[in-house]
Amino acid sequence: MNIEKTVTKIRAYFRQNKRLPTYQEIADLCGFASKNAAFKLTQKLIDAGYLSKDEKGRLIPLRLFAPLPNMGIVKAGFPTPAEEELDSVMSLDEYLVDHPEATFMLKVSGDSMIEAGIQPGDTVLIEKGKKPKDGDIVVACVDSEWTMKYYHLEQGQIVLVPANGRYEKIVPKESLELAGVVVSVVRKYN
Amino acid sequence: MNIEKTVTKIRAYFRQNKRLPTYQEIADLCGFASKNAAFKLTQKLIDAGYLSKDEKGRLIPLRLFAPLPNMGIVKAGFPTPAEEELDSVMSLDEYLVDHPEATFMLKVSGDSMIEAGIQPGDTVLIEKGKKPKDGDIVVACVDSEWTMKYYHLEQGQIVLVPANGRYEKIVPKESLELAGVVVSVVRKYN
DNA sequence: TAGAATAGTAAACATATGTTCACCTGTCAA
DNA sequence: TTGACAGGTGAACATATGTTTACTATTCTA
Repeated sequence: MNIEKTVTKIRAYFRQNKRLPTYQEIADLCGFASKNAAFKLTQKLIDAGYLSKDEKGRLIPLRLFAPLPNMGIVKAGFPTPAEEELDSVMSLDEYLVDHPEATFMLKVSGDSMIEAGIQPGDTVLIEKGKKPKDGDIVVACVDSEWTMKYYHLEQGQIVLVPANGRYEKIVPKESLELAGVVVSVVRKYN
Repeated sequence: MNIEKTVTKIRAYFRQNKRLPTYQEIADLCGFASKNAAFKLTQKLIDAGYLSKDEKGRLIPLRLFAPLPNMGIVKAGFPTPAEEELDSVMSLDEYLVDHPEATFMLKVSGDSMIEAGIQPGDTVLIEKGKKPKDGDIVVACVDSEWTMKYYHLEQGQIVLVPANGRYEKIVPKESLELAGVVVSVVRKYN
């Protein structure tokens, strides 16, 4: 049983069960009759940097078991698609969300931020409680209506500016309640 | 020890160690002297739908232990941010990537797709080997140069159309090698 | 105030787990 | 041909795990 095939199988198991298999289960996965075969094979995976162990011997997933693998090819220009699997691998969850406990999703309706590259149907990730900087995109309730706009300061006055020429900027008269700051945008094509 | 606090602690443990804690560890986490206290408490979490068990008694994470929690508030319009933690919870990895083994990331440079809401600095997720439909965004090597464009068919002829009025559409003369189809776009603000 | 539910302790047990040791191939290079 | 070696089997062992049962203290409720 070669290493790459084993990694593929263990990775599939990890995706499906959301935990790494035991040695017994690795043996089953690879068709071994003995746990020890799995044990030795696993040692190689550790040496190769795919896995690690905690102090009690339990396996912990490393780079190749991040939720999204094969994402190595990231270049400034464009890829040479021949080269597969460079080393940088990451999870989109970890990449896009710094404070998961304070972040929620929102599906965008309306085109008020279209010139900022946020289209209707996109999903924005909003971090609650974050203090907006000038130029951030925020979701705010101004005069009891929710909108997503640029957050700007003009002479100390908060101004909410849309990224769409057909809309007017908003200067909150009475109240301004901030739902949070947009920290990332994701869009899925189907 | 109330349920929400326990969930928070177990969730934190899960994030950090990439596996669920054992009953002993849950007891430690909550300051219990007995595993059984953790056992009973866990039973409540299962009843409440936070967790589940496999056939051998091992805990398996459910909705609230998805990589990105608190993402319930998804509405067509805008949120009532008072309500926290609705039930729909999901992982961005699972949401954005259908075939992780065939998907890789690419950081976008250039503004040829800006009118499609894809900006320089955005990251696109590309699925290799996927057959493009008319109107899909593809990454292709045409006449030995890599570009990202709309994929269109005009009278059976493949045409690559940019989403930027300042660029011309491309009709591949000699070769057209497809790196893959853009299945999603993510953007992170910092 | 009495009684029941709640929340935690303590001990016990069968089983599964990580790990080690001894052994058995077949392959490949010297 | 020989010897090292990779790759696998099988058994053994200490420990950790999930689970059950019995018991205690506290809180809530009728």
